[in-house]
Amino acid sequence: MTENVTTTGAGGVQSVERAFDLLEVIAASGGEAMLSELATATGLALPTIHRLLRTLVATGYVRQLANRRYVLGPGLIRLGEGASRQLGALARTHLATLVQQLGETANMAVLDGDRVLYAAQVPSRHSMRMFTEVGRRAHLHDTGVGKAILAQLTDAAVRSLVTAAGMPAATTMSITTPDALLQDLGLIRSRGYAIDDNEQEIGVRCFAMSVPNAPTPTAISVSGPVSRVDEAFGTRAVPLLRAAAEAISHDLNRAP
Amino acid sequence: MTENVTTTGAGGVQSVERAFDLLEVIAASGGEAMLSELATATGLALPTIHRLLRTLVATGYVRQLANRRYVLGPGLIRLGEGASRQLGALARTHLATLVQQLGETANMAVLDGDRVLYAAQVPSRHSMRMFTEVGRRAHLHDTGVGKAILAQLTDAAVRSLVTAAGMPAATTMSITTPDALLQDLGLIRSRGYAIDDNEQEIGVRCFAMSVPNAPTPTAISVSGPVSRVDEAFGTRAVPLLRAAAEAISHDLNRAP
DNA sequence: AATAATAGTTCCACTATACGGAAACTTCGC
DNA sequence: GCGAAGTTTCCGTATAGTGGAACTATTATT
Repeated sequence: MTENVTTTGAGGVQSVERAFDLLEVIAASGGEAMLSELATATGLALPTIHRLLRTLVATGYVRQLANRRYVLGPGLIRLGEGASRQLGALARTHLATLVQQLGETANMAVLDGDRVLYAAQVPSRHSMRMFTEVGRRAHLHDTGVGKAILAQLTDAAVRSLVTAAGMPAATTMSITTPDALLQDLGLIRSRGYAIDDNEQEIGVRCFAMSVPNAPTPTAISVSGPVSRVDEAFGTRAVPLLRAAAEAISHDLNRAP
Repeated sequence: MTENVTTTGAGGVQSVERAFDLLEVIAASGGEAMLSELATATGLALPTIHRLLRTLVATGYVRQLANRRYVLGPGLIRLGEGASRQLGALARTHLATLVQQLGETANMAVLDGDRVLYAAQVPSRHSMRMFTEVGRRAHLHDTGVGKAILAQLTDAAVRSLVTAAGMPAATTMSITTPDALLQDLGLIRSRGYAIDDNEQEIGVRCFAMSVPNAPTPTAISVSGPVSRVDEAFGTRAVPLLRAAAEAISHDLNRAP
């Protein structure tokens, strides 16, 4: 058998790769980009970009403004929601196991710009329900999942994200400065999990852990009232969280 | 010269169109599809589909399960969120004008499968806040924006959507049967706007109107407590809603 | 207001690129 | 374990996409 020496493409369809590159560049440019910007960013010839964008505009995945600027189109919303639902479905079984084992609500969230987006949740049986809902966004600095995700990034990236999003104090326990946050992230990195201790909402505590090797930075958590979610709970929860995170990671990366 | 039988549209990049067709088919199949299903749905040859999907898998927009089944990948979440944010940014100025004119919270939502997805919101100054948040999904049959969107569709499409989603009664005022819903939609079509009168939440009333010529079915609304949002409010609100909907429509199809 | 400069779009010949028939391979049902 | 259905690789072919050059629209400059 000959070894596959093909470099980047490896049998990939060139125009499709390029079309998605363009979408990613537009998304990275704050959702709006000019043709020439795209040319310098991708290194492609202008007519090539123009033709690809024309196709995307015709299919509704890109809109063109009167400025001639290009922005991400509404067609992507549908696909994104579908993908989000899909990711949630994958995680749900594992989250349900956590709920069964621990009796508290389990969540999964992904990094979405400078926020976390809740992609899946399995509520506990307890009548004290969480307000978090799938599709909702929250701050990175005051949530367990947010801090677990940030702990995977470099300090520079963390500073950039939290300055973009701001660090409002949801409660008196919230971390409100980048330096204090980075210190907590160091602790999170060393012990392998994050704690949100009344930081997002008084009376709620949360243990969170990142999902390794996820295509998009992802984390899971279990949360509940401080009366039930205490130190002893954490001792039980952390190994189970780790197992769930690894199971989700495994499912995400299942190879053919 | 062979006759050009393909009506793919002028100047579109074939492989890109096909790649997105595949994504749409996967999304329509509940987010999970087999290669052969995609072949019958699109009419493409198996190796062609396989090559396109391989590209999408390599770039993270599609995942392949151990089943060999293909599902929408997490890469689409980022793009979808970007597109959603973009749409929201466009609408926000117009919604802010509505809030300034009427003093109540203004929303914009798009059709997302069998639900509405809130894409933008400008809250009112009143301390009585709405629970709706950007990114949240709601039912079609019991929200003003949902009914405004449904009123644009055919009766058959409406029945299909509400049977897919179900019609749970959020309040005692909620519409719970397709026939009653279609009757209300007839009223909405004739007068040009929708009213949610305590249907989603007791004490909340809402005036909503569809955004014409939107690439994805879209509607805007103003909502608030019944004490303030009464008949007199509606008289003032409807022309302003219409102006805002037309302004958004104009922006969507032309300028920034 | 006129002109220059820059950005965007159309055209077209070339060939690299993606296509799909056929065959090898893998998984699933029995 | 065998047959069938589904999936992936291979490879010759021609179609479909590419990008240089020319042209048009838009914005900046004088």
